Amino acid sequence: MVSLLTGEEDDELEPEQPDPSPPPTSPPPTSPPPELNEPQAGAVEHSAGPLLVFAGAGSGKTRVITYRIANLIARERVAPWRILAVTFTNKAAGEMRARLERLCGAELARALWVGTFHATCAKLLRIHGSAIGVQPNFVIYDTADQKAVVSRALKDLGLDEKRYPARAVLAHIHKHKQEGRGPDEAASHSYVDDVALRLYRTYEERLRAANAVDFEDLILLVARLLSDTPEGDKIRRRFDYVLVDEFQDTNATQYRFLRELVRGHKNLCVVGDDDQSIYRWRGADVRNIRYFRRDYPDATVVKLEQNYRSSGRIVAAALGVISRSNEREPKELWTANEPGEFVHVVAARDERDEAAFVVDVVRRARAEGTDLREIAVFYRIHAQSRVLEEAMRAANLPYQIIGGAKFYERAEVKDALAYLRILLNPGSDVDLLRVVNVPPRGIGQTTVDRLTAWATLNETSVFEALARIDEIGDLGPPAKKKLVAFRELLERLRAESEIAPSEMVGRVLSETGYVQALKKEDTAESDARIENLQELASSMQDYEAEAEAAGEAPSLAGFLERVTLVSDVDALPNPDGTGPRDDGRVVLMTVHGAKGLEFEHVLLTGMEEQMFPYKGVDPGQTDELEEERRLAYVAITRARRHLFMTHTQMRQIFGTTRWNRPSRFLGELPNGVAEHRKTAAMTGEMQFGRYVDRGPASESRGQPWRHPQTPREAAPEPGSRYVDHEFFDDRTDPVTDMPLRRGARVTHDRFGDGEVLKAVSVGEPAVVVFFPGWGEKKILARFLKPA
DNA sequence: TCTTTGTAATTTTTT
DNA sequence: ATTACAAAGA
Repeated sequence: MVSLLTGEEDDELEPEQPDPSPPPTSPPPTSPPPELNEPQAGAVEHSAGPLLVFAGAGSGKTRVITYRIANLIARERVAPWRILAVTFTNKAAGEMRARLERLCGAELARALWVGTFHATCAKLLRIHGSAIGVQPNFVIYDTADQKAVVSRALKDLGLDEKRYPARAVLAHIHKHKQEGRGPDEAASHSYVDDVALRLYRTYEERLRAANAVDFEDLILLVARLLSDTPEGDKIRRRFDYVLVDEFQDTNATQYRFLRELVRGHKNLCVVGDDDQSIYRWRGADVRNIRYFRRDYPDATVVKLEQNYRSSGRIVAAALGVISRSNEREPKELWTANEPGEFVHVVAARDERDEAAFVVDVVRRARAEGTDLREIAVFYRIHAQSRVLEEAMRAANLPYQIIGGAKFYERAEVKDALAYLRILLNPGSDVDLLRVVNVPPRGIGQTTVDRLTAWATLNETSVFEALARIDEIGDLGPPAKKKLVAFRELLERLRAESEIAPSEMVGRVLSETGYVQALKKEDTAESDARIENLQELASSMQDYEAEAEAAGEAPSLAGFLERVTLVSDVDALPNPDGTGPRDDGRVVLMTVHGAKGLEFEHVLLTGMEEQMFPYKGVDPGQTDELEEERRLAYVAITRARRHLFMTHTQMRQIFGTTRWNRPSRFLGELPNGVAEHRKTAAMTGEMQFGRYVDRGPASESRGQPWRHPQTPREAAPEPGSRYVDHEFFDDRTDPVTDMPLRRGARVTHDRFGDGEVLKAVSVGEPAVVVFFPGWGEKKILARFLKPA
């Protein structure tokens, strides 16, 4: 491939391709593959030009993408290395590649570009970044690193960290970057804006100076390369076809990157589902789907509406929740699957009771022979996981928690990585400052402050300042001596940095005295830290083995990149059984973590107002409620056959007890879909086991359940968008257990006798009471007595 | 320089 | 309830 502009050869990195003559081997399916339905086949066989695929939950999205790629190779004769498939998670990328291997053979699949936005752009940026001043060995700063940069900028600009919290500043900066605005393009309407922009500018300068990029930069810088530099054409010429998964989760910058990338041929296929857009708070913009239609008015639009994953009742439950959403792309999800069993809605007394119920369900399922990895427990926020975890452990059930504190964010691991990154890129101040006194080597805050002040003043890196230490006036001889020793340590390590990455970790940890310091500490915690470091070393060996298997040379840079761009959802096995194998373990995770996964059994916990939808959703914040609703939709549609939704009467969270009513989403389940039960603790009956089956459960509203192929009928009538919570009054409302039903006569010390009108939720049981002569009053239940 | 004490904050987080 | 981070004391 010869660059049209410069006549140069494209340097790099097209992996061992055979010449672009017809691709070898041809396993891809023959004309409309029999196992595809009509819209699926349409999407698969679409050849050139923009394509928009609405893929409902469980509608065979991955299958469509992979078949489409196979089709492009086999029938359209597109060279595999000229196809780019972009996902959001490594796991999705891995799954896609695995499927493609089976479909097209390992050799062809290997040549494809399949990766996350970030990994793909990191790769492109390493190759082409020098055109905008990013050197190939750049490091990727994670959130903590970014925060450190902001903190230092605050200090240097003499700003009050209380008034401008680093976290908030960073959020501000990210918002700009996600929307593609540089510090000079962002508008300012106030002094505070000015300050924020000055910080943004400084932040950018610091990152560039350190040859570092943040997550946003990976995309943004490549987008700029594409639109503003001649190098952009080189990147563009790499790809003939671009496919994007989970398009509803792209942000403005990511969309810009895509648009620029396909500017010539417009062979852009985006697949998404506006109903599953759950990352708005992170900059994702569902409107990109609309923009896509605007930007590519001739785009072919395909809707995949048949759900193959879930039972009829589960699909109906999901529809009941999502159909109340505003601003949806019109579509009708349906299934031909069996109606299946009822969705179980279970009222528990408190979170421990709820956890006990979860354990009970897991035990039963296991007794029936269910593989534990087919069972998932979801919650809205991580804070809910602890009780569940304790219950699982007490019951001796193997489980795995996804998310939460991450391995690579542990202090000792970050320290080790910081050393490694300095070796690669000594200009990275954040890393250097992190470890300058770790383990303690007598370099105090004052010394560090003077050192960085000098570096800032002379517009150089801290590492450079160390090299020119004699020029620094205000450092005393003892301080200088210690700093020189540190510099020599780094130089010694750098001199050895040619050895294998995995050996490098050990070398760093011993020569810096890091492990020694931990051993000396000799506490349970320090032991755990040492173990974590050993795990780091072994993950490095894993990386080397994988890289070699993939035909790449393992490098420190490659490992560090992977560390920053990898999360632990990636470690889950795929629905089709590929991916990492694990002994059967129940998976515990947040609903966000569940997207893209599916399980035979799903337990959705904490279905209470304030918990899910999370927090006080004030009427003004309909956007947030909308997102919670989509989140609930995602959660429900993860289940194939068995879905439990639990809620509690009271729950301890963040140290306080809260009484919450059942989630409005429970009230939105269509008739005939769910059955409502209470745990034994709730009914007060002593039974063996907690999940008490007391004959025919109360089906909600008793009407016969309709076949899911007529989803329109399951949708609510206009005008009844939100089901009133009084639906639960005689069932599971916490207030019900007290003599405070609607209509009950009560007495109050000051207002006298009155009548209960309705229950309200204020953190503890409360009701609205009508007192003759006083009117309606909101009263805490504890201030009332039966009249 | 290290330890203690106090304070505030604690959604969600594919990268 | 827990924890992380910052400021003040030993």
